Amino acid sequence: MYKEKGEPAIPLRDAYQHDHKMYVATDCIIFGFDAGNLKLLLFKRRVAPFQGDWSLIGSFVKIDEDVSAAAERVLEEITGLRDVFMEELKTYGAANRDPGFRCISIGQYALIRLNDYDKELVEQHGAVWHDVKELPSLVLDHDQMVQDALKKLKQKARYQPLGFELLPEKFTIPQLQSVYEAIYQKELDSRNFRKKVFSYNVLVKLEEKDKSTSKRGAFLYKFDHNRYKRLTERGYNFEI
Amino acid sequence: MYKEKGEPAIPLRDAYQHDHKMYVATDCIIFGFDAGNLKLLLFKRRVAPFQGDWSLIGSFVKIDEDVSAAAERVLEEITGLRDVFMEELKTYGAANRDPGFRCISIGQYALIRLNDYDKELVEQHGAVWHDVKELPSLVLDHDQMVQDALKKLKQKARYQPLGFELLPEKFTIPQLQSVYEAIYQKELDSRNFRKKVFSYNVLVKLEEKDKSTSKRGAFLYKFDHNRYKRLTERGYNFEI
DNA sequence: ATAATAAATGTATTTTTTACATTTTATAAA
DNA sequence: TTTATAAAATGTAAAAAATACATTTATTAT
Repeated sequence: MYKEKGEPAIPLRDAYQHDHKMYVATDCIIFGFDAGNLKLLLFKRRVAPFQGDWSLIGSFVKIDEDVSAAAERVLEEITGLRDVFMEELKTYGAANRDPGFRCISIGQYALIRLNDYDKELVEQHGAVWHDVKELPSLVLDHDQMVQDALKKLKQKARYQPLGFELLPEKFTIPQLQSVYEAIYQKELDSRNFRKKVFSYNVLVKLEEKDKSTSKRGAFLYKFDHNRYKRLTERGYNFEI
Repeated sequence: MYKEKGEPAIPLRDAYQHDHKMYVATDCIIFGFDAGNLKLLLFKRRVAPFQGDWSLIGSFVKIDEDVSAAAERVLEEITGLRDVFMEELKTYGAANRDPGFRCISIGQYALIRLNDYDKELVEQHGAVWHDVKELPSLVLDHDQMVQDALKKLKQKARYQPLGFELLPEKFTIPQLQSVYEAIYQKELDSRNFRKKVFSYNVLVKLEEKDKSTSKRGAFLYKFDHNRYKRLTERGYNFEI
């Protein structure tokens, strides 16, 4: 990257034509939530190598494509969804991680609402939702990616309102609690949970009730993004 | 990444020879601490393009080299140091981030002890320590990398004992407080600070004193990595 | 009318965080 | 030897946050 003192400067491009180019891929760790459980969208590979094995959904990054755009493209191709929560997890850069050829992968995790996605599209691509507690083993280092993503989700959910990304726009407090219980893998006290979520004043109570799980029904709420924004701007931090 | 249902599987390698290969670089955001201030090691480029401009220190990742190994190599070449704290920051993957050719970079931030490094080596490479409050502007997206690294350091230092990585093995409590004040950019109350750091029982008090900053002198302490390990294993989390 | 069931709610206790001022120790100067 | 100096070291009370815990309410089906 540098030349010894005194040597004349040479164009960087010439200095580095030692064929260091490699493939750059992105793999998406796509989470959903259903019936009290975190779900992961997996893909049964239809191409060799590893044909028939379970894998995350990914793609090479095109030569003129932003890495983040590649991830968004993959997600849209499979689920039909745009503008969902997606964030970089980590780079998987071991020289020998892919036996075929040198390829690094940038893992990105996404949180989607299980009622929104395009079911036909998902099926067409051989993708299947799996409960995160009962995952098959995956190709390459994808198991590691999933473990890392679960850990990150657990950490990050504490300080950022990620739980809402996994629920429909309208949701009940018991549903919300259930999401956090799935993420933290831990039961929460409903009285303390309510106290906490309400304390930030970022939920809007609706008139409607969801009666699918009880005779009494539970009130529906919406997450108010503006109030949340104001909260963080005032230096407060949401913590759940 | 997939084939339509029913089409025969074809080897992935053939499917993807559309020249998607690109350069992968790694850039190191190297922090140090001196006289109450966070410092950043910058490098005056001796090669075109951007000759003479300030830059982070980086390198291409070699075709048979782990990404993390590339970062360690760069750090050692410039500072002579191995086994220092270094962690991935984030991938910089915009298609047009480098005007010369397609190149993504994986930013990695390192924390080093300012008395340990090899001063001659650093000087040889045209690297200079800068106060983070008075940084020149940097090439490409390196300014963004530094801002991101500072933010991450601030967040991460709360829950992981990173402050110690910036101090010599033996340090005083006022020094430690000063490190955290630099990271958080905020003054801390010395009584509450002591109470907190001592509460975790991860510091070992030595007999020696450091008399460089006062007549009375301040006792030196060591960070006890074993005790810290036990603490985290018991599920407690260090928070400062 | 009654039984059944999940939803909704409040309080007391403990723990953690914050705010705040004085004493101690060693050295250098008088 | 006394005294002045200056950073290091220390404790306590008040406020805020987290935890533990049990009963009542609303609705539907019988």
